[in-house]
Amino acid sequence: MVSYNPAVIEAKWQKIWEDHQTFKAEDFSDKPKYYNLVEFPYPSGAGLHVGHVRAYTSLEVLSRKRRLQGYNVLFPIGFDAFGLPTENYAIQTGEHPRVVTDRNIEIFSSQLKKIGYSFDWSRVIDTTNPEYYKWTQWIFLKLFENGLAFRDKTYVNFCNGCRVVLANEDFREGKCDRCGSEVVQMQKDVWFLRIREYAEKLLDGLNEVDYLPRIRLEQENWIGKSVGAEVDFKIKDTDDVLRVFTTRPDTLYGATFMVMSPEHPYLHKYHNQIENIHEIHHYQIESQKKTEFERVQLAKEKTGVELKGLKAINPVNNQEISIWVADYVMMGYGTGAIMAVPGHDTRDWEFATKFNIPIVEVIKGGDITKEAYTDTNDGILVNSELIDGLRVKEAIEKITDMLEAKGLGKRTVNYKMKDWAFNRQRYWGEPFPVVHCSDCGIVAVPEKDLPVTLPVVERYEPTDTGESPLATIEEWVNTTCPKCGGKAKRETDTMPQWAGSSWYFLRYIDNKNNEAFASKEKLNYWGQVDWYNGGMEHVTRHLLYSRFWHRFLYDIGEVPTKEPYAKRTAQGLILGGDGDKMSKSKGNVVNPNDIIEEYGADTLRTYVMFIGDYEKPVPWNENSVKGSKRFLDRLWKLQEMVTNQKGFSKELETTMHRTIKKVSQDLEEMKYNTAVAALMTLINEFYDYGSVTRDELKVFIILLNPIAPHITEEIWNLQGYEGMLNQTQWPTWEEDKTVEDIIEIPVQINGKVRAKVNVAKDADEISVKKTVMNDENVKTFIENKKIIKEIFVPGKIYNIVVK
RNA sequence: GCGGGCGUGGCGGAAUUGGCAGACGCGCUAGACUUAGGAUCUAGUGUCUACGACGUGGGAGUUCGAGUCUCUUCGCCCGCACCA
Repeated sequence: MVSYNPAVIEAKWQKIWEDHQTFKAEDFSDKPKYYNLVEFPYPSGAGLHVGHVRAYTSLEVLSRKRRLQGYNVLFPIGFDAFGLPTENYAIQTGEHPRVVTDRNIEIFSSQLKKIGYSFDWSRVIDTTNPEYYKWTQWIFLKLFENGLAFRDKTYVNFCNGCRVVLANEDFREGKCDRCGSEVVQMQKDVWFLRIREYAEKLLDGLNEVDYLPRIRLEQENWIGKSVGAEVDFKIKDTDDVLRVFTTRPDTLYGATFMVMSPEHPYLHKYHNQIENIHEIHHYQIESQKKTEFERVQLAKEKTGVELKGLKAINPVNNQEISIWVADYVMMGYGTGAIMAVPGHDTRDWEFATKFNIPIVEVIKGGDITKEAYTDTNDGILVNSELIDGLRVKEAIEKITDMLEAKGLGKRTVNYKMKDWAFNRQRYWGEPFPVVHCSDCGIVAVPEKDLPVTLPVVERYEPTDTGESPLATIEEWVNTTCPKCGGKAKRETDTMPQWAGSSWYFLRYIDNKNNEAFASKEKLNYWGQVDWYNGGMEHVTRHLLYSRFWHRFLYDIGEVPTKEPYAKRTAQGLILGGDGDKMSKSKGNVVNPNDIIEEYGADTLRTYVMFIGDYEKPVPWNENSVKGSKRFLDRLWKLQEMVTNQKGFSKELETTMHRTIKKVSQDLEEMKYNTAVAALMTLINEFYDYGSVTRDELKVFIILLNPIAPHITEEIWNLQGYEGMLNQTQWPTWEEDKTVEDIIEIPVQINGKVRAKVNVAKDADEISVKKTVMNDENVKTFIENKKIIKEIFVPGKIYNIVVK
């Protein structure tokens, strides 16, 4: 027999699949549909990583299994190709990002094909292709038309040395990664998307999808909903009120001062009344200078300044209280001001202690002279007049009713999630389909003029004014207003990397459509993504952003379902052999190409599935790769042991049924490691038994096919089974054949296994007891002792307690 | 600080969900075949003071029975982070 040569048979079958378009997903087939989605890669210059292999092989296995189960499977791939690494590379080399991207996509595609993935390559997409980003722009226009895109000021990271805007990933601890200069916050007018308006819908939607619990939780935490009330505090000697948000209106009687964030507009509005306005200005400047890093790192020590000349009135007891400015209050959350309750909030307590502000106890139970008492779920209110003696929950309701009745406040919901800053001052991204007209303002480019394509530029560096390099191309920037025909300028910012990936799964459904991002018919047929797998690093923002866009498209009638993904899972990281994260600088990166070259793609796939718990991080182990290769070698040699006996041999029947069941179920639960282990156990049994029947081998290679498709298809062919393996059917098991007729059960005496007895699998307690009591070991252990209790768990154990 | 997760042999990990701890693989030991072995095959491999006892980070508890449940403690990982 020829020996197992992965290089030859893998190339052979990959060509056959490609020539036959074996894995092409059919629109509108009679079979039930199944849409498996994996996160499309960013085609970096480094090429494919074993992490990609772990991420993709999982749904690859399930896609192949689904096809054998009779489904019409859509399993597509594409490239998320806009982004900084390519642009930075272009800046360094002068090579156009288009050229770099095309080359990288070429490399990635050939690597993915070498692994033998059953992607439908006819549906491949590239987010940087104008035919693709035409529709990214189109969706933006819809958001804009519906009032969900707006301009506002924000701070961008500006490097004083390079004179460019940096992404968050490009600097650390306030210093530019490239030149080491100080990075400052520069104010700029940019685009935002109103994702906050969708906060409630995005939370609700989580109820109708099947996400891993930790993924769902991260979504909920990111949205950060909190229910409370807005309360107005009168500012003494003015007609104004200072509005605050609180989740604990019940503690209102304990509010002994107020704090505004340094960015609060009242500081400017009342600069004439604030006696120490210079001191305040100084504080504002100081806190603005603090980078985000410092604001967090130096958070231990509270700072702040009292506003002299301004006082607030506590609305429930008319007490005059001081107002402070401090940077522990953020402008971006709530109203940018708080009522401070030092008795029951740790931060307020620290602040009050430092500045000698009165601390009042309003909830019984703690010792507020030592620390804030915050564990107040079941607390009883004190020092609170009308709500004294109530429990926290009741007090919140009563006082809020009261505030609402008097017009002093109202119930409110707040979200941590901020609106989505939707901009980059970079070249390699989607241009915004809008122009700025001096007469008409911001005007949308008409749909018929889409896409607004990226012009060719000479240099890719952002300009030293913080604008994208597009700003320097006069003939592109200067245009006419679609509304009035007058002079106008194009928007020169580009969209962030998240844009193209926020809807890509819809384009796979109909990737060549020029009339729509996808046709209604095809959207209705393919519907929701059934199963989406990817990295934990994308389960907050990417997942949330794409859910937002999709929900918006649903609301305007463009897609058939509210939620884009019915199910979402995530794989664990593959670490280097040293247990550290793989990185170029550590030199512990494993290139899948090397593994394929030495052992073959089937070994790579088998090992990556066998490596460990799919959801957990796991170190790469080259030696273990050999174990997977050995397993496939043993499968190959199994061909010399095939007999012509029909069906399963008597001795292996139970194991066969059990293995079919185990593999079928484990793959669905992403327990790939135990599925492979079950197949290894089975092959060991074949060897122990000394032969394998044609039917046993057939079942075995079908079960292994999704994981190792080349070798199994080859053996299928060599052994002369009918047709192609990928056209056959997934095997089924019979439940009552998964258990032997006679089973061995342990006998415990006082908690220790003292004997094992063979009984019929469905034997009742009386007959089992008889067998147990006749056992010699049991007899010696219960001799001269009194039996206190006997427990029998059918099929599991017989337990005797003696004294 | 808050939220979540995890701790099992030399290593990666199993354990029908409260019922024989360590499946499967790696590594290791011994042997066979061999000019050779980083190939293959066979046997062994949790620990110890070994016919027995101990053993799932430590300590307690519930139970006939605990890796699994409860409490407590230690350690590690991930996410968010002055969120009012």
